[in-house]
Amino acid sequence: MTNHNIASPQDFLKEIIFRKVSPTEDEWSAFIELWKPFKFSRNELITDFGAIENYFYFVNEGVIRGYFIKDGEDFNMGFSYQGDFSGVYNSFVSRKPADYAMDALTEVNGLRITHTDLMNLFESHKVFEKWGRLFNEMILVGLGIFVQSILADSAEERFRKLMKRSPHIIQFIPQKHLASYLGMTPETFSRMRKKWME
Amino acid sequence: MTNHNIASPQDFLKEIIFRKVSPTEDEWSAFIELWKPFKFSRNELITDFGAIENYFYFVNEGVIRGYFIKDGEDFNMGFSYQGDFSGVYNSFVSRKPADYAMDALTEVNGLRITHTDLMNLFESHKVFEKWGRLFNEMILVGLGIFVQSILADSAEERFRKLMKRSPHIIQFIPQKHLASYLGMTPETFSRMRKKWME
DNA sequence: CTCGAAACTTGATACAGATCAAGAAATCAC
DNA sequence: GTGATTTCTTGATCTGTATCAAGTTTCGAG
Repeated sequence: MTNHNIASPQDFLKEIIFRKVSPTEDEWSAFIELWKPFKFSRNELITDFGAIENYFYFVNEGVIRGYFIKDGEDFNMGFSYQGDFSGVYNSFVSRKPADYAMDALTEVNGLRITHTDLMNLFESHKVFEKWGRLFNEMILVGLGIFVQSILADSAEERFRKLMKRSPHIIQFIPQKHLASYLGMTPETFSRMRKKWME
Repeated sequence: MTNHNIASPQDFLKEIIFRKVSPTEDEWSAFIELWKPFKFSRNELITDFGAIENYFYFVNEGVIRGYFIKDGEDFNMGFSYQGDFSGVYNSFVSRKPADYAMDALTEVNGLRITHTDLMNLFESHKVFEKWGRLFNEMILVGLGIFVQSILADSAEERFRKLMKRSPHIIQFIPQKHLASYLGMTPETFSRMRKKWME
């Protein structure tokens, strides 16, 4: 696993933001001072169902899981790793109670900003408003691919695509969570894994 | 069906945009002059697979279908009606070849703007950049609900939710398309419809 | 380190929804 | 309007994946 904590979380965030937009030094200062460090321990609940998400997260180290529960069963929406943004984003933007929750799969740390601060930043600096739009577009493109796969691919195809895209993921995310993410049971996942490794 | 063509498409678009942001009259003029009328006839292909989507559409009248094809089978991603925006949006924003296509389910007309013009508008007017961000957020929230339903709901639940949300939809969208949108076969859709109406 | 809990594997069985088929109804192009 | 084409319905059968069950391995808290 790449070790990003040689640089500070702030520098890491800067690198990620500058991939999309180019704020001036002053703009950057105004931006970065509003992001505060956070830390959660393994299995800790970060945002619960029904809460209104007040933070937008940047993951420096660790893994966050987004999920919802239906009839007692977990459904994973996705995972956030080093260098990803995270949060119960639809609640964050709509200011409505969260219909999914978020917890820490490992110890996780990074930076986060409140909704108020981010909105103020958007109002006062066009460059960040633009970044917000571009970020949303990136998420939309990813979700679109996910939807196509869920609609059209068999369980086996979804499994194979995941293995091709991120073969290492199986090392640090429990299989039951990956199974849920792919829309299959842990048993089915296990059987496919066996078949795959032969 | 509500008859929106009493007002001009331009006024209709204005109403929709002003729900989210409040441009000045000058800003509005700069905006609206870049939107050009379009018209497609029933069953006409609007954007094909592999093309780079060059337009962002506003539907004044009619219905547009977004879909992709896998192993010869159609999968509908969604429909755009009066007052909706449309287009192969992930291709439009990413400038990569479209992985889904769009056609007209009925005669359809409205306004559209080119990618270049919209990007220039975003650059020159913060208010529209903001609108772009808010629009993306709205789409994200909707996609999130769709994903949750596909992952966790049975075919019957998805059917019932659609009937509750838009009971009239069955009047003007062929059942095979609705079936595909819900991720089931037309046969299954037909059986559920029968059960539902009893 | 260790032991108890959680995660994973593997086999047997069940079932929702797909597929196949063929007739009935609706709709569109002319 | 009307015939051809497409869509819809209904029944019979099939199948991928879920469910249930029971043993095995892994992991992490203390």
